[in-house]
Amino acid sequence: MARDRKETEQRLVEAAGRVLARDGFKKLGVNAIAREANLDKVLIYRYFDGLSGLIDAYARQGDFWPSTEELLGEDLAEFKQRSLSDQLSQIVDNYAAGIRRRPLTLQILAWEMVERNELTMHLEKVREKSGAKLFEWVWYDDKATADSQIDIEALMTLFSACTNYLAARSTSIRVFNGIDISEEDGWQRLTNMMKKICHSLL
Amino acid sequence: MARDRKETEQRLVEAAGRVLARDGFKKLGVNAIAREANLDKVLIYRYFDGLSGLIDAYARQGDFWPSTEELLGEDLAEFKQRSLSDQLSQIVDNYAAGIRRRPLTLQILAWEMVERNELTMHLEKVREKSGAKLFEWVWYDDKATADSQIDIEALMTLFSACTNYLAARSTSIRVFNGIDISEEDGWQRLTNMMKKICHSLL
DNA sequence: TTGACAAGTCACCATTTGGTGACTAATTTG
DNA sequence: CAAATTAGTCACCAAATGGTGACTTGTCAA
Repeated sequence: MARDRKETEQRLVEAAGRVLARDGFKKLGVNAIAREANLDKVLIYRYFDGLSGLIDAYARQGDFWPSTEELLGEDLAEFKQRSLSDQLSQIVDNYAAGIRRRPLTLQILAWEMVERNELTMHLEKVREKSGAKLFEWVWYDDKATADSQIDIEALMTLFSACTNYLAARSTSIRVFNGIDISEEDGWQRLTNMMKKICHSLL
Repeated sequence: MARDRKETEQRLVEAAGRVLARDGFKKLGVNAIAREANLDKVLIYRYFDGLSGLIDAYARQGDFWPSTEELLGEDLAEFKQRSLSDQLSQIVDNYAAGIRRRPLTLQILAWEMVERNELTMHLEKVREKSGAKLFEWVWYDDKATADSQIDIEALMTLFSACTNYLAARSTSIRVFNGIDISEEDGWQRLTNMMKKICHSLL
């Protein structure tokens, strides 16, 4: 192999991602990453000043969260035309699909339950920004929101908490509370319920 | 100290509980427990055949989940008189309060996200039984349930998933999605929202 | 009181972890 | 071409982990 620092760094970062996705964060250590990358762990210290630095570099280049377009759909102008409950319904659907298709995000969501580190803090920030952006697109524009006595923030917290939890848990169990969260139908029941709530409440 | 197997076993079990509550499951190992109990770790192997056995013994004697009375209230006869939405509202309130006041349960809920073991499997079973019992008390008796096109199972899954997630997360972060889950008011907003949903849906 | 068994102590093992210093070999720069 | 810099290898360290064998000491029954 050629001696190329950039490439080596990249290989380490990618190896970290693979270990995380495959074995979960419990096994994510310098030894495991170096082994996975077929490189010496000393390079992790030299190039990234340790595991934290590597994880930090990884966080910067990963795609861990559904983008605004992913949540709202391509046609933003059209989205704005819809009713509030339709908007929220769409977000609910896309959000669940968006995080479920990201195995690494599910790992990090589980990780968050246990400790804070570069990756989980990165995800926290991304999530915060994403939330704020959504806020701009949706409820600020809708006059009905202010009037309706509905605590939209609480509602969306309810939905996202439930989705995060069940999506993360679905990596290790199939059934929760009688619902098969490993299959599409189970999720259909859940997202349908959320959409029903949106329409019944707003 | 007197030589008393029963007492020693008890001391080990309690030490395990203290380590779990204080340091979380990441630090729950034979060494840490023995240290905490001021006993030799070999006793864990002799009396419990290892960590799994100890944890199993611990699971058997712990109070990890709100009882039916805790969820439905003292007066079961009176409970049955209420409307379905009132019943669910009450359960929602008591459930959140019930798990939030159990620090060990919050640790186990976090643990569940990461791996299955005696404790998490025990909790799974307890939860399952509790769910079935509730089911008997509530919806089976209510004729409206069958008629209403509402997927009650999905609704309760939504609520419990959200509650589990935020309660467990509140051990390490204060604010989620703009809501202060470390304080009573934040939880008020959430449970109010859930109750509002119950009443609007049923 | 003496013997047997159980309770508890202690020293040790292999393995894994994060982390470092010293080396060799390749590449760039003058 | 030579010197200096940098990439990568290797051998090691201390600490902590789970786990075991052999020992001593207390307790209880015959």
